[in-house]
Amino acid sequence: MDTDNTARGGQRAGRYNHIAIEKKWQDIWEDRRTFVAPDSDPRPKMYVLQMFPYPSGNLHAGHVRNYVIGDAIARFWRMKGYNVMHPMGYDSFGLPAEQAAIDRKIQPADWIDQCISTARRQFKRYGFSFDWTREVNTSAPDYYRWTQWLFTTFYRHGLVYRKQIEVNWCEEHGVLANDEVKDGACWRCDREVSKKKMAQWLMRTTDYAQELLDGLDDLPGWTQRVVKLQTNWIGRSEGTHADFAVPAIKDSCPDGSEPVLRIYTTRVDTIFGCTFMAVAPDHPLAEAMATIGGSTGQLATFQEECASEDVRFKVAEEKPKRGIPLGVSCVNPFNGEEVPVWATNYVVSDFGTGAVMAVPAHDTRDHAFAKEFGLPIREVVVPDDGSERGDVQAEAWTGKGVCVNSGEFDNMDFHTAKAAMDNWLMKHHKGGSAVQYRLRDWNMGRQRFWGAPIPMVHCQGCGWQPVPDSELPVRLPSEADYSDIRVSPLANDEDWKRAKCPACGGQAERDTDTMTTFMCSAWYFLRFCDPHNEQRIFDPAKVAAWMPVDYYIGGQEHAVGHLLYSRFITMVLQKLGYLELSRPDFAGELPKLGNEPFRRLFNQGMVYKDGAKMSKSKGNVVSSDELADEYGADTARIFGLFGGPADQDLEWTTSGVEGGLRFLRRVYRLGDAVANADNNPDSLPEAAESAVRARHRAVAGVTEDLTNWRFNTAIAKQMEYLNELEKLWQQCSETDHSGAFRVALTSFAQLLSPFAPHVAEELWEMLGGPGLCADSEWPIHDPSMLIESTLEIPVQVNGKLRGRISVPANATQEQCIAAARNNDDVARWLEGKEVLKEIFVPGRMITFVVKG
RNA sequence: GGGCGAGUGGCGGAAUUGGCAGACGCGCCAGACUUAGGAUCUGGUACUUCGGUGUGGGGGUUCGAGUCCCCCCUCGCCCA
Repeated sequence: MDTDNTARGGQRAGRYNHIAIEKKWQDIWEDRRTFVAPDSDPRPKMYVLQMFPYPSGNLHAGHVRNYVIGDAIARFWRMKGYNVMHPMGYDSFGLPAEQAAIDRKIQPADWIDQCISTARRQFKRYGFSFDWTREVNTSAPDYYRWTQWLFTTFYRHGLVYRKQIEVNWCEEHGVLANDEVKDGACWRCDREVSKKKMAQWLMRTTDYAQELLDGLDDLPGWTQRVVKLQTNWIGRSEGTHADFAVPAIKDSCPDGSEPVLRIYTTRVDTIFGCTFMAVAPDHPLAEAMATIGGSTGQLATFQEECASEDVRFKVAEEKPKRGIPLGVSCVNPFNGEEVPVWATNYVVSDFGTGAVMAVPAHDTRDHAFAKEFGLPIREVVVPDDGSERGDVQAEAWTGKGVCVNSGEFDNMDFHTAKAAMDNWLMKHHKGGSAVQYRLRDWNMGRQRFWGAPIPMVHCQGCGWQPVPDSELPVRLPSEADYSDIRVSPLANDEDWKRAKCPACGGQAERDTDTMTTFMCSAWYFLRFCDPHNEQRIFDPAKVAAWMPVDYYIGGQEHAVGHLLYSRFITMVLQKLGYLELSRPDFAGELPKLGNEPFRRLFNQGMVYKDGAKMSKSKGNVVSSDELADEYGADTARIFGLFGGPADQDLEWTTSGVEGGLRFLRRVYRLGDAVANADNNPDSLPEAAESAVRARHRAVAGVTEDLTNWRFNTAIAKQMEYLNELEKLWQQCSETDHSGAFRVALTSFAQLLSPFAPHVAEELWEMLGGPGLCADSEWPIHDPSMLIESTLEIPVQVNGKLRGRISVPANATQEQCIAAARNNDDVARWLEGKEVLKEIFVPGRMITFVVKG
C-alpha cells in the first residue's frame, strides 16, 4: 500500500493518498462551515433531504450508496448557486435499541448514544455535505417533546380517539400496524402475526383519505410506482350502502326503530342474487341475532375459533371458509326476500360495515362459502358482449354484464343498474351510493418502552386527559427494567405511572404505551427548518422559507407508511394553521404543489452482496470504515454511483470498487502532471482545441445527467473526458504543454466535485483554483462548441450499413448524398441498381433504397 | 387471478427517444516497464463458416426497430 505518501509534500509525490486527502478536506469544510445553510440568504433555497437512518451500529456500503446520491444532488445545486439545506439526523426510537438493551444488559439510551456517535463519525468520513448544525435526534427529549405536543394538539382537535380494536400482534414486537405486516408475518422478525383486542389511540387518517388521494395529483416529481402504491393503499371505491332489515330482533332495539344490517358493496347490480347474509362473528348485532336464533353457544365457540385464526388468511381468497347460521333472517330491500344470516370468518368487523350481502353466483368468496354449506346460487348477471355464459353453479362469474332475474332492473348494464338501484335505495331511505376507503385509522400506540410516551393521563373521575403543553415532554424514566421482557418496562414502573390529573388535580395514571416511531419520523423534515426552537415546534416562517422539500431520497420500503403519514401530518398542520406551504418550484419546472411536503421523490436501489441485501443479520456487510480505509471515501462514492442506475439494485464487487480507485488515481496523476508542467498558452493549438471541445462536451453531458438522476452516465462521461485528456496530453512533448490543460482539468475538478469531492478539492488546489472547489460556480458550456467541424455520417443501402463518409458539418443534403454515392464501399452496392429513394437525416444518416 | 416494471456481450450496464447496438467500467487476451506482479501503462475484445447474424421467443408497421403495435415465455414488485 502506498500510504507512506503525503497528500502533497514538498516534493510532489504524484501518488494518490486518499487517507490524507480525505481527512484534510473534511477538516477544512468543517472549519469553514462550508455546508451550513443560513436561514436568510439572497440565494434561492433548495432543500435536499435524505431519509434519516435508524442508527443501529455501523454504516455499510449500502448506506454509503444511499447517501452519496443525495450528496451529489446537494453539492451540485450548491455549485449552481442555491442555498442548499442538506440536513441529517437519527430516527432513534424503536425496537433495535430495546433488543440491544436486553441482549447486552445496558440501557437503550446509552446504546443509542453510542450508535449515534459512531454514525456521525462514519458519515463525516464520507465527506457528506450535511449541515451538522441542524442535526436532530428523535429520541432526545427536546425532539420528542414536540412529537408529544403533536399528539395532544391533534387530540384536542378531535383527531385522536381511543377505541377497542383488533390489532396485529407479534409476540416479539407487540402491536403492528397493517403496513408492518408482510404476508401475515411481522416485518421485523417474520414471526406469525395473530390478532388481539386492545384499547388503542387512533389517528383519524381516514378523515383525510380523499385529500391524501387528491394530493397525489400534485406530485409529478414522484414515480408513478409510488403514487400507484399510495393510491392502492388508500383504496377508494365507489359503491353502495344497502340496509337489510332484521325483523326478528326488533324487540332488542329499545327505541323501536327497525334494526338493520347495513352492507357495503361495489356490485349492487348483483343484489337480487343475494342468497344469504355474511356478518363478522363480532358484528354489533351478532349476539342479539344469536339470542333470538338460538345459536348463542355456537356463536361464542365460533368467535373464539376466529380469534385464534391465523391472520395470514384474513385477506386471502384461499382462506378456508367457515361459518355458522345465526338462526335468523334478514330482508333484501329490493325484493323483500328473506335470506339467512350467517356469521363467517371471511368478513371482518372493523372493515366496511362488518356485513356482506353474499352473492355466490358472482363473487368467488361467497361462492366457495355457498358450496361448502350447500347454500343456493342464483344467477342475476349475464355477459352482454357475446362471450359465453358459464355455469355459475360450478364457478362464480365476476364480470360485468346485464341484469337478469332482477325485476324492474332486468336488461340494465352495470352502470345503469347501479345508478337506478342507488336511486331506489335513496328514495326508500335504505341506503344509496357510498364511497369507501381501504385506508384505516392509524394506530398510534406500541406496548414498548423505547418510544415517545403517549402524553395522556387517565383519571378515575375525569377520564383521559392530555398532558398540558407546559408539562411536556413526558420523559422516559432513565432506567428501564427488562427483567420481564413480556411486559413493557413502562407498564411495570409504578413510580413513573403515577401522575396528577390535569383536570382535577387528583391521582391519576399515565398511559404506558409509546408512540409508533412512524409518528417521530412523520415531521422531522419540518423540524430541520428550525431545529433548536424551544418555544414551539417550529417557526412557521422558517418552515415556509425552506419547505417544501425539493429532493427527497430514500428507500422504497417507505413508499406507503412513512410517506403517507408525513403527508398526513403536513396536511393537518396546515389545516390547523401551524404552517403554510405552497411555493412555486425552485426552477419553475414543476407545476403547483398544493400542500404536499415532498416535491421530488427518488427511491434508490439496495446494495447486494452474495445475492442478498447487505445487512448485518445476513453477515454480508462491507463496513464503511473498512471501505474508507482501504479504498477511500471517494472511491466508494464513485463505485456506488457508477455501478448502475441509482434506482436499481447494485451488486457489490471488489473489482468494481478497484475500477473506481483506478479512475481517481488517473485523475490525480494527470492533475499532478499538468500542475507541475510549464504551460505555454500558445503551444499545440490542435490539442488545445480538442481539449476545449472535450471540456464543453463533458460539462454539457454531466450537467444534463445530474439533473436527471443519471449518475452512472455522468461518471462515464467524465471517464471519457479523462481518457481524451490523457491522450491529448501524451501528444504533447516533454517540454511543450498547452495551457488549455489547466483550464480543462479545473473544470474536471468541478464536474467531479459532487461525486468525489475530496479528490476534486485536491485537484482544484493543485491547479491553483481560488477558494474551495465546493464553493466554485458550476461550469457552463457553450453550445456552439459542441458542434464538430467535420462529421462522419453512416450510409445505408436498403437498411444495411455499407459505408461512412466524412463531410464538413455545414455540408448540404446534396453534397452529402453526392459524397455518399462516390464512396467506394457504398458505390459497390448501388452499381446496376435503380435508386428509388434517398433519405437524409441531417448529421445522422444517409439511406439509399434500391431495386434490382 | 389482476396491475405495474424489467429481459441487451463473459459481467454491471450505455444508446440524443425511430437513425452507426454494445458508450463507460469490470473481466479476459496480447505487449511494455532490462527479474517478479493481485501495481502501472499500451493495444485488442458481441458472434461468425467473413457471405452474414445478432438486444428473451414469434409475428407486424417502417427506407430503417433494443426503441412503436399484437401474441407468447421468464423474472421482479404491488394488489387480491
